[in-house]
Amino acid sequence: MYQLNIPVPLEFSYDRCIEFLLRSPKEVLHSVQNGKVYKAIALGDFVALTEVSFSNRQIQVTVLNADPVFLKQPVLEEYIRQWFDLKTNLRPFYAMARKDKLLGPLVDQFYGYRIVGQPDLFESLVWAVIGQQINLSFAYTLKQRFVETFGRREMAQDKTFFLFPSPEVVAQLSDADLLPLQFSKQKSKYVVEIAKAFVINGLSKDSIEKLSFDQAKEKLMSIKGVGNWTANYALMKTFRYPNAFPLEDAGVHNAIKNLKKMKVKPTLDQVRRVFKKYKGWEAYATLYLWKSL
DNA sequence: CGCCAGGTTAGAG
DNA sequence: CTCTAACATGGC
Repeated sequence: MYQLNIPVPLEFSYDRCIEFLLRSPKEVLHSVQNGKVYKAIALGDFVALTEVSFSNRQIQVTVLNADPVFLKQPVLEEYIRQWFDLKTNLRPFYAMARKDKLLGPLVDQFYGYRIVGQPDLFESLVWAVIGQQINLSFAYTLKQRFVETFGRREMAQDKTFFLFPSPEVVAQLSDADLLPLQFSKQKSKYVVEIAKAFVINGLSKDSIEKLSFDQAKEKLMSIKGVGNWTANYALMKTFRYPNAFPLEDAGVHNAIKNLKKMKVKPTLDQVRRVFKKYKGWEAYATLYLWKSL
């Protein structure tokens, strides 16, 4: 059994990240038991079935099914760092946020909470599209059906692990496959469109990673179904840009409305005005506003 | 029952 | 560039 220890920065709260991972009982891409996270992670051809825990300021990763010959340790380590966003130095953000009326109380209360991301770009885009314009609970229902129907299933230690469906599989799907899962025609079309962008047009995380922020956003938005909100969601959760900002996000709007005790939701211009103070840290400002809900 | 949900698109002004 | 209707269905 293969093990890996990854030290974390001072500004990191494992418990806050676990809270996030526990947010829906319908989550199928990981499970949490006794503070340990179980997740299948694709490393090229090898699927690592992992158990993630935390002690002595280190994230401990145990690969339950490892044949060390096949395990790509640096790739796994990089995945975990990206997943928990360990590379971002939060000190400048906290210094700014503490002085802010809206964020101040939030960063104190949830200190160390980081953006738990989605290192897989395809998953990130599809999940964002699934979540478009529906409530989160229903979004999880759709994701569960989608993953259980088209994703790969693995077993280890009596636990079931699911892998997110691959672009190759999804590119072959049609309305006949997705409408019965209660995807709208629009969602069905968008999801297949995204898969085709990977399979046919050669879209990849690596190719986007080489671009600038603006170029990356433009490239993502050239896919039908990926608008400003979805592109920024991926830039935040997959590419780790601290300045990614899903301006149209209903959650952000409601958080501002609640914290400022407004009677109605702010206009986009009012949201822009609030976020002007958070320049460079929009993604983390968004995270903490979400957390306030 | 009505309103809203972690939006996007196409079309009009 | 901004505004709007249409999309479509569950959650509360």
